[in-house]
Parts: sequence; C-alpha cells; structure tokens
Amino acid sequence: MRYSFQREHILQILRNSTEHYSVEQVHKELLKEIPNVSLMTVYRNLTLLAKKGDIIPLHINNAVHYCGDVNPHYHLECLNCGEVSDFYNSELLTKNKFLDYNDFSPARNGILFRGICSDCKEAEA
Amino acid sequence: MRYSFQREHILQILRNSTEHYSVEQVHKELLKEIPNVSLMTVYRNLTLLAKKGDIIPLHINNAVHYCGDVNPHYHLECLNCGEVSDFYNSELLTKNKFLDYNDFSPARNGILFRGICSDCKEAEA
DNA sequence: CTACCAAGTGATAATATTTATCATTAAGAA
DNA sequence: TTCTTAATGATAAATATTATCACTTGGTAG
Repeated sequence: MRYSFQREHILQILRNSTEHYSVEQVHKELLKEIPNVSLMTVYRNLTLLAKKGDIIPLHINNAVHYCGDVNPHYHLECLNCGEVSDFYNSELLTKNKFLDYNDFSPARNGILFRGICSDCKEAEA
Repeated sequence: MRYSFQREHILQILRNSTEHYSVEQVHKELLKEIPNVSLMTVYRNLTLLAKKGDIIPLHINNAVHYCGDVNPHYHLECLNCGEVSDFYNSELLTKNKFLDYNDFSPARNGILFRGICSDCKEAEA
C-alpha cells in the first residue's frame, strides 16, 4: 500500500474525533482540508483502512459509520435515535477472553451492544 | 395493530427458519405462498415486526437481515464472509445482567459479536 | 347482515447508499 | 529522470430503502 495524502487526512479526521462519522460526514470534513476531493476517494480509503484494522466500521441504519479509536473498547448503539457511543469496560474485556465462542474469533473491538440510550429513556418518561 | 394475512406469513417464515434472511430473501420465500405479494409489503411488515420486538434486525453489509428466534441469544457476525450465526451462552446472559452500561439499557437479544468464523479461519490456513 | 372507517396493500416513483469503470495523476523505486 | 503501478476524480450504474396514493380488506358499530 502506497502513501496517499488523502488517506492520511481521512485517518486523522477519525483519530481526532470521538464521533462516529458516516462516509458523507467524513467527506464533508475532508473537503475543509482538501477542496475537490472526491466522495469515491473517501469510500475507497475508508474501506481500505477498515480492512487494515485501523478503523472500525459500524453498520447503523443502512449506512456505515466509522470509529477511529484504536484503544480496546466496545460500542453501544441506540435502537431509538441511532446514536453510537464508545463503551470502555476493562472487566468485560478480560472476561471476554475466557468465553467459549465455538471456534469463532471475536475482533478486538468487535462487540456491539444494542438497546436504548439514557437520553431516549428520559425523553420517554 | 390489525391482523394481516401477509404479516402472519412473513413472521412464520422467520420463525420456521434458523437463517437470517434479507428482505429480498423473505420476499422470495413469501412469493411461494402468496403470489404477487409486493416487496413493499415485506419491507413494511419487517419494520413493524422489528419495532414490536418479534424479530431482530441485523445490519449486515449495507442490508438488513432478520432473525426470528425469540429465545434469549446473541449473534456472531463474520467480517470476512458476512455470515451471521446464533450464539447461545447462558453464562454470558446472566453475567450480562450485572454489567454497568452507564444508564444504557441493552435489548434482550441485542449483543453482536463481530470477528472471523471457523470456516473462514480454516480456509485461510 | 350491512355500512363504514381506518389499517394494510401493491404499483410506482423517488431517494439514499454504495460500487464499477476508466482516463488521468502521482508515489516511489530503478 | 524515467518508469511502473497504486491512487484519484468524474461519471455512470447498481443496490437498498422509503414515499406516495388509489384501492382493498379487517373488524367494529349500527
């Protein structure tokens, strides 16, 4: 894989944010730094970076979002509002190592918990 | 919510299978029982059934698949081949109740483990 | 049993998201 | 500097989902 100015910036956008941007959102941010950069380039590089394991793809409501946090953690997805937040839990990370997955190998940051976030719970009450 | 012949059949298709059909696949199965049934009806009812909690939506590679298994269980998604399999683990189900999710309420069957399945591991070796 | 109302359906069109193609550009080794 | 090929950007196409609306049907009230 060859160095690419565009790919480097895309990675930095995700590294410097705690948000989980969609492809369109990454493109919008990237345009601030590289005018005329094509959406196709964003798609291409996000796919490549995800394949390398540098970023985590999250399939939320018919669109992919990406997480640039490389530290061991999981994700919480709200089924109501669609928000995804990072979830750090060292207890679960160690416990998880001893689980028997029937020959399935879970990815480092590959656990997604789906449910209702605190904001949406309050809104209903 | 009113009774609907089409919706009842859609639910039964998912209940009677251990597969996690896409919308197109459900439609294809449904056509065997109800000729001329529209794809729109399948979309509509799958969304409704998921909202009711009767089926579990799984966002896999830019398309929604549905699980008709109501028993407490989780899912394993292969990042390589895209296959999703059911994962039963009573130990994890009980442990999970005592986890602190920072006010997030996980859904009953809402945990998705993403990684590499045993078939894909063998294929690489 | 019949009339009525609203939920549900199916045909169609529109939107959103992602992928494919290909001539041009640029990374980086010879 | 030259050469090879990965990467880009413009465009078109494919895929998946949602919106609209006239028509049908479930189910209740008269």
